[in-house]
Amino acid sequence: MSLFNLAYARATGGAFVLRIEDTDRARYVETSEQQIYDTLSWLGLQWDEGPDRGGPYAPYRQSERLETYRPFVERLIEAGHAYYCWCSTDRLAELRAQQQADKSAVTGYDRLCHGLTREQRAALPGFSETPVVRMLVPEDPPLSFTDLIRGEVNAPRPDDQVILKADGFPTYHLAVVVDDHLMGITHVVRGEEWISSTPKHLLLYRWLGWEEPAFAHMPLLRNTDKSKISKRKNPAARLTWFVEQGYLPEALRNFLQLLAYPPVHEGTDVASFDDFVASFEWEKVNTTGPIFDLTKLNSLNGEYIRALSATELADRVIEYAVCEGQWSDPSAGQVELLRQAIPLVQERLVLLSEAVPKLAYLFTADAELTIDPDALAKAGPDAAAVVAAATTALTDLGEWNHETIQAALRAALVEGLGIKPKFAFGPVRLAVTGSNVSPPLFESMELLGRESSLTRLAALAGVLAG
RNA sequence: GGCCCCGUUGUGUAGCGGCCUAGCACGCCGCCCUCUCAAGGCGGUAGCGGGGGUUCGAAUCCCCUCGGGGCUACCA
Repeated sequence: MSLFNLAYARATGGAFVLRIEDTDRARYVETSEQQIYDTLSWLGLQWDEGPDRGGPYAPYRQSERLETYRPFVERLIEAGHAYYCWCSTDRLAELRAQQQADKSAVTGYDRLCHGLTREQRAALPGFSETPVVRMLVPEDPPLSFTDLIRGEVNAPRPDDQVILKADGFPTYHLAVVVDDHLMGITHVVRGEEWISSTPKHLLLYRWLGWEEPAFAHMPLLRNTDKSKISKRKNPAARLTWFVEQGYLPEALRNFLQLLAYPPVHEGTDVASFDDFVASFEWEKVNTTGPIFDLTKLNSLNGEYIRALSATELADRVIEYAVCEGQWSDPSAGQVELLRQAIPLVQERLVLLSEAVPKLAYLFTADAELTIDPDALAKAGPDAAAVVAAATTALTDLGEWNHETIQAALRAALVEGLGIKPKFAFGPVRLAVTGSNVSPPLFESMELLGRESSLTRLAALAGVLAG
């Protein structure tokens, strides 16, 4: 949502305003505001105005704007567009249960309190001391509006919606209309679930005599079973999950964009934020709720990783590995080794989290290197001979780099022993990396050095002999 | 239950009455390249929810139906 909001703001030179809508003290969670800042920042979506940055219409937290809403409530009551309601929550619950049991087509508040004074109402059952304020929805409220994404949209007729709660807080409906007007909001970008509430907002704009903003209702993300995205069914609904997994923010941003917008360029799904902004049109935004499927994100993440410079990738990997507790207190030497080894894995990564494990053999002491038992079992009958020949060839080798290593091993194994390249280097790989699948072998040996490489070959020779 | 929104391959989409024997991306399968794994190259698999219309012609327009989703709170 924010992504599209920001894209439009950038495309038209507008401002992206972050407002905290914390009018429900029952659901208030202290840490969630910080979480919003963190995830938005991580994604690179910088807001122009907000509680932490300030702006011309501060404060940006609705809980700090209670005084702002009150006069408008008074105004609506005086104009006869709103009224006090003393019905207890118990009575309302009963009413709802009754309507449901009757399978009644009419739902919503029955206007018991409308037109009554406090005294008159107190005489009736289901009375509550502190009243709320409700909208008096007319017979013919505006039920359709033009949506930037969907065109003409119809919405259900609202019931007498509460706009001011018993605790003095406004509901979302009142707060959003008042704030949007006062803050000069021109475009309201929100989820599809708000379509049915829009008539309430339209009514408030009309009553208050304000010009209504443009609305854009985005499709809702869905779980694999097509239900509305939830944290329980989909860990990815929590944005920090992506950080933990080792996704790149730019890849996630690209992916999110793709979920609700066609590819910007022909033949590829990759598009920068700037390209997105340049092509932005509301009519192109999708109306169907996409299923949140990670396969495309994984491929995008790989593409973005490959597009990074080796230096940049190394920085990201190190930051990830240290922050996520994958790599505790690396020495300067280890960091340097990792930087040199990054090119070996760059095109093999889908996630940042894979780098350190893939290169673990470079950071393991020779004596601690474990040989994968499955790989060892498949080593084949020539393994001992290969290791012996490789050892001889490398012991006498002059300059030690991946090219000379490769040349020497080819001469000794492929030509010397007559083994096909495909199989010749297997035992060497097993000795050096402990596995039959690894980053490039010769480059690894170069980084490891002659001594370590020979020690590992000797160790495998021992295993094979024993 | 009522009201509203939506419906193209496994997933994300293009398509706006003939250019569609439905294109692209990812996935999947196969081949090539290759020191393994990747990356890269080449090829393949699979879709207009269903039924009626309108029309010379429909994925595209209309109706019905089915399916999915949302709302129906002193939650947002």
